[in-house]
Amino acid sequence: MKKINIHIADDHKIMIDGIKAVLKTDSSIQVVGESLNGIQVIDWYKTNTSDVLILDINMPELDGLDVLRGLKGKKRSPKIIVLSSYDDIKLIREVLKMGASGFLAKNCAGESIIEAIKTVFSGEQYFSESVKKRIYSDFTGQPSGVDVVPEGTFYNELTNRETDVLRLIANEMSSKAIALALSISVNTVETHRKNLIKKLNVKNVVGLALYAVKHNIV
Amino acid sequence: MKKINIHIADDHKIMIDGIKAVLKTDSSIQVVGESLNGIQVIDWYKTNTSDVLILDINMPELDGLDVLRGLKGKKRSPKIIVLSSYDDIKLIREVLKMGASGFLAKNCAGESIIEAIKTVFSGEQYFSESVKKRIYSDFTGQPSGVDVVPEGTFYNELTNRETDVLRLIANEMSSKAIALALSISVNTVETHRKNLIKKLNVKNVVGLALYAVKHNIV
DNA sequence: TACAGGCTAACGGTTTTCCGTGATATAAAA
DNA sequence: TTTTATATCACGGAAAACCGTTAGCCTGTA
Repeated sequence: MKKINIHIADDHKIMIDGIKAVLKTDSSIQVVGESLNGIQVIDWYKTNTSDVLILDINMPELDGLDVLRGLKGKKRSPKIIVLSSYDDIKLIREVLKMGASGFLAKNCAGESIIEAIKTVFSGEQYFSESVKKRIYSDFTGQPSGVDVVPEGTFYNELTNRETDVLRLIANEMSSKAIALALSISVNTVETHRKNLIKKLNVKNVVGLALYAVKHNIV
Repeated sequence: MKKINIHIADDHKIMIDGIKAVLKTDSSIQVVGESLNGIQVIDWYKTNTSDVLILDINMPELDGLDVLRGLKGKKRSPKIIVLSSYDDIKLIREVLKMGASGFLAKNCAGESIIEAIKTVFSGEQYFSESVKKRIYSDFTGQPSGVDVVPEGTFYNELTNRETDVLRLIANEMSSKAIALALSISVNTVETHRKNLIKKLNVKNVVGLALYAVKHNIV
């Protein structure tokens, strides 16, 4: 029988090794690739492919959202299971919209990752327990489907790119360093920075950093 | 042969399961307990014991540092290996001072955790590669062995005035504004700022702001 | 198709931060 | 009493942040 091929992306090597060890217990699954940041993932899928991608959201360079964007629409693109420390409802909605098939909060059990892989491989969606609860309570709590948070205090207010830049700023990186990391011009980074300061109505980088902390963008 | 007993503490269940899976590959090690936050760890050690404790620093309720403090000096206390996303030199020094025997950055490989367990169990200290580098570069950076940061104990290292300045910085104020607020010279504020950056081992104001948030100075 | 939103980029100029280095005064501790 | 810690201030130069403004390109949608 053909095995299910997996690629794992997480910035913590020890996490990757842990997941690999868990997956080794199931003979129908094999890990064929791994990445420590978003750039590596995108690169890998240029010349390789897998059935399923386990994708951490918080990664340096390019994060999970960037990767989703990068892989979206590509032919022979893998089913994607998003891994995240935070099971924010807006984040969940966002990644599903961007083509993810599953969402695992990191507080889920190890075996559930095997379950998740098999489920999304078969074409269905998979959510870990706490994520399911979030979705249900969001559903019952806001029956109209109208956003309670009008101006998307988290994922709507800022564009994806702005969030990228903000995260790196909150990582103590200078504009120059950010430009290098994202492979864009310093001018562009500064533009994003200016827009962020204006949008979030803060005075300087410190305000940006505080916002980032408050909204778990760090 | 007697096996080495391990307790694992991490707020991410999936991380615990991953580590467990890795450790299962070595027959001389067995996991006898696990915790999802600091309170559970402390509770567990009231009625149980293990040879080694794998301790994540970032946990809700009580974090790793609190646990170290709580277990310190207890008889039959385990050897402790600290797991952390950040390999900050001050944090490393701090946890060692508080009785930890090893320090693993989460970017280390999975097998190194087995190596770490055996090493600390035998009574020696263990550090993952990136941590070793940090320690060496810190050492060579200050050749005399004299601390540039005198008794910077990570928590109470700031003087009153420095705390004042830090608070205002974290309030998005510029040096000029701070000077006005405190009725001192801009030069003085800048000196404090420099000392803060050096003391707290951060790169820039952003680092200062994050520190301020983390320690409720804001 | 036209329009809006998002990403990219540039330029010139001002302000602020960052860094090293050195110095003085005072009060507490060894 | 000598040492140490704290708080104060100064200068000069490099780097980075901040500000306003403009503009081309692409994509999704009305």
